[in-house]
Amino acid sequence: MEEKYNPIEIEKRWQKHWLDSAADATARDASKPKFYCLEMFPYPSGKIHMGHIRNYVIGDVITRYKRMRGFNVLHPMGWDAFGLPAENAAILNGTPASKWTLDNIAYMKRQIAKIGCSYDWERELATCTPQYYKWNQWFFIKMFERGLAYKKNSSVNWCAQCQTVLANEQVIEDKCWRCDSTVTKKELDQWFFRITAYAEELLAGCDTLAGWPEHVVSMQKNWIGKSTGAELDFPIENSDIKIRIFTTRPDTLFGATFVCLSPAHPLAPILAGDKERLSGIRAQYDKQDAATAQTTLGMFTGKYAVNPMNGERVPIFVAAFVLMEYGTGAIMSVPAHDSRDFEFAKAHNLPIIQVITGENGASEPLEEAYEGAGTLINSGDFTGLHNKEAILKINEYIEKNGIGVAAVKYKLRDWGISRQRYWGTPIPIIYCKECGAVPVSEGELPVILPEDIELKGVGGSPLAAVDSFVSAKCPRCHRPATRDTDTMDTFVDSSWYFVRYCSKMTEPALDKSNIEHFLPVDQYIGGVEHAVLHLLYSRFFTRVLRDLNIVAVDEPFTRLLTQGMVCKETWKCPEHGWLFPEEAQGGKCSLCKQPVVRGRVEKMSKSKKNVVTPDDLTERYGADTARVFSLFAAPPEKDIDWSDQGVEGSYRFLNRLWTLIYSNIEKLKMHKRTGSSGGPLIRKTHQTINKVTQSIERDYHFNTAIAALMELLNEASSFRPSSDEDYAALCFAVHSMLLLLSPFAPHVCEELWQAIGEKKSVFHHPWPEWDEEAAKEEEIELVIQIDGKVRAKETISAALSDNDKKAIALDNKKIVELTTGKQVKQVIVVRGKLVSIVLEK
RNA sequence: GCCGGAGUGGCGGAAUUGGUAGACGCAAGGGACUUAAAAUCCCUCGGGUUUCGCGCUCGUGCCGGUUCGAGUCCGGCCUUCGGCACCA
Repeated sequence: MEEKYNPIEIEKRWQKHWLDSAADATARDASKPKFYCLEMFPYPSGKIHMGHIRNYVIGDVITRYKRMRGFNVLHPMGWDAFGLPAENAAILNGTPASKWTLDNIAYMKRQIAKIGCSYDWERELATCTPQYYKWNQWFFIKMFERGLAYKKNSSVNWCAQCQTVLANEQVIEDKCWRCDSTVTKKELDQWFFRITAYAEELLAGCDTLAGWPEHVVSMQKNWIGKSTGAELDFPIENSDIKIRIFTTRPDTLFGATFVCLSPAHPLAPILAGDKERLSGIRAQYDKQDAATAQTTLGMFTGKYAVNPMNGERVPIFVAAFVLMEYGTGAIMSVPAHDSRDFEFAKAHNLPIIQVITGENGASEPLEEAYEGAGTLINSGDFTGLHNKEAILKINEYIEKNGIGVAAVKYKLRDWGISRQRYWGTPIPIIYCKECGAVPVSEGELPVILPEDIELKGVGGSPLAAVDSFVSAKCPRCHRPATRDTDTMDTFVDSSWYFVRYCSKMTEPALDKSNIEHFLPVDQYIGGVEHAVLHLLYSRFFTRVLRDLNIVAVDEPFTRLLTQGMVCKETWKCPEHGWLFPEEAQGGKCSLCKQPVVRGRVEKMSKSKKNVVTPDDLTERYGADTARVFSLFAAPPEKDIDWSDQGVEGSYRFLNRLWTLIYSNIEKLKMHKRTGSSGGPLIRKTHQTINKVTQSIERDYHFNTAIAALMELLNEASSFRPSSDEDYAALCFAVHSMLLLLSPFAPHVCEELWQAIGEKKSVFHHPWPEWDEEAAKEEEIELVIQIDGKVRAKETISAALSDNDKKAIALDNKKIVELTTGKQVKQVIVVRGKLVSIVLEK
């Protein structure tokens, strides 16, 4: 054994050994319970940063721990390899997107390998390979056949400069994130997945997600956004046409004093008198988003409708705040009980009739809309009812009289998946003049994405310019036809990759028995930024796959850990934008010498130039130190501001462990590890086994687990063994420590495990057990309180009864002093370690 | 605006059900070793007070409450970070 801890040498050696022996490949083992541990796979952007490291190290600790606990753990890794950056690199410097991506994957794989994560590389996948995306296309066709994939014209974010649709998150303050030109709305034919068909099930499923953080579940519910209410018809005066509205408040029907149509409502141009004004409003409506919303913009159409409840004549307005995409695109306005309607009514001088009154019962002219509960007034036969009850009664009434029906609406929209982009999965549809949109036949899959094309970055779907791709034969009538030239949203790729991992790359992609064996994912770990989109899409896909008889579960992820973001300060130059820290030294931009602005502390990202890679850290201290440090810094769910202040502490810890073992190596090799009884070090060891195990099991608070191991090392280091018994105790402590630390610092533990004479891998040894009895303290420090304040402490035997402890407390010199002349009202013993004396006041 | 989370030493953070607030680590200061430095080891380390011996006292964002006892429970605020945001 070397005297000095040399992490670089050790880590290189063990990483090679683990890889060569395929130590981390997962063979299905029916004799063990399975455990599927998954970290969200990365986009191969070029370099791994500390945010990735944190994610993967958490997953690796759980994996190694579960293996030692006897589980058959599946722990795969792969690449979310389609997406815009590859395409942009191709446009910018002509590197083919595939080469750029594969180079990045190779580089990042080396970086990941250096942190010693135990991945089963036999299952590595990259979503940009035809073997993988073939199945995206296959699922698309299955969904098309079932009406779950359909094409419709819809309004999308459009960048005229780049000639493409942008996702919502790619629109930054109304501008294109890439070229900074203003984004507009555009009607476009797009493919959609009918996720709304599963809205109710996805919502109900939220209640089964007990292993998810509550805030993520609530974000999902929020996103699905169910509201129950009623749809009603407001007949238009002197016409056969009716306006169908949706409301969640049928109890306020008697207060509806006008009706509003969305500017995009088909009836708007028919009813509106002033067409010019209408098209002005429509233009505003198309442009606006939440930030620029004009709440009172609207116009009177000149027409009236009839409130079906009371026969009152109500004016019909067009209002910019009414969205065509939600509900029926038309609303009844109850200004007394809806703040938006109230504002609109004030601006347009419309009547406000209060129909619900709160506790005070007064019905003075309202200063603002009253949106609370209360009793109905001015409501015909329903006057006097509580509004909760009135909702039911009025629903009953409208259904009986054919005025309307109870209805449920969701905020969730169908998932638009068409992208006018190159680097993605081609949509397997062929357009035939005779047969229309026809899916590619299954035998022809995959539709290969051509790789040898030149990208110019302008002009819509790049594939449209590739004649050899576009021209095809209609699968049905075999006449010349054309392919769909859009590609799929990359979220499709990540919606089922966890299914693919269940089988090795050499096995069939959707092997049913493998899938049934490994799904669901027992522990999923990733950033909270995916709380809605990726996780919702995956839950949707899982249900679709279930209905296709491919998977047997409803929910893909049993437990979810959303690890906190790793943040870092940013620097910005007024002229050159984001700067690397070294470009901002001395407070001046190194390019133009202007003063730089210290930006917000933000999540590490390549575009903000605030990324810290693990390379410096691992080269200097080794992967084990980097792992321990990143886990010790904070509990995993917390955001951290990156700083390597303190990394020395983790390094010192591993060095001290090394030194302890080095300086006792001969004795450690000789002694058997027994540790059921006797001595403070044995006791401390049992306590530590307990603490580390609990910290992992309870809530993955690895920081406290590591703290406990540091305590044990402190005690073991200051222990001065002299007898054989002492060495046996030390031996037990060291063995336990290495086992407990091995998931966190795998290389050094494996090395030291061999050094003390163990033949098998530390990871093949079962996780240590603690003995409740051996962990018990013989002596305790009894805390004595008077009226809740600590007044004395006394070291006593832990074995004494509560009554004895009371007696000792009351007999304590200081307590006697303080209680003399006072009446003791009550004496309480808490958990055997604290006596509280309550005095008469 | 609505829905979540968070607020504890100079810093990162501990404190499982209400029961010794500040574990563990970083930084800082002092000391030992060394020709010197690094590394290592030892000591101190929330504020105030003190006769420096214990002790007393204040202290977990702010105000109040419940309790023998509150970082933890309840009510009301403040700050901050996320998410959603014309959803009828």
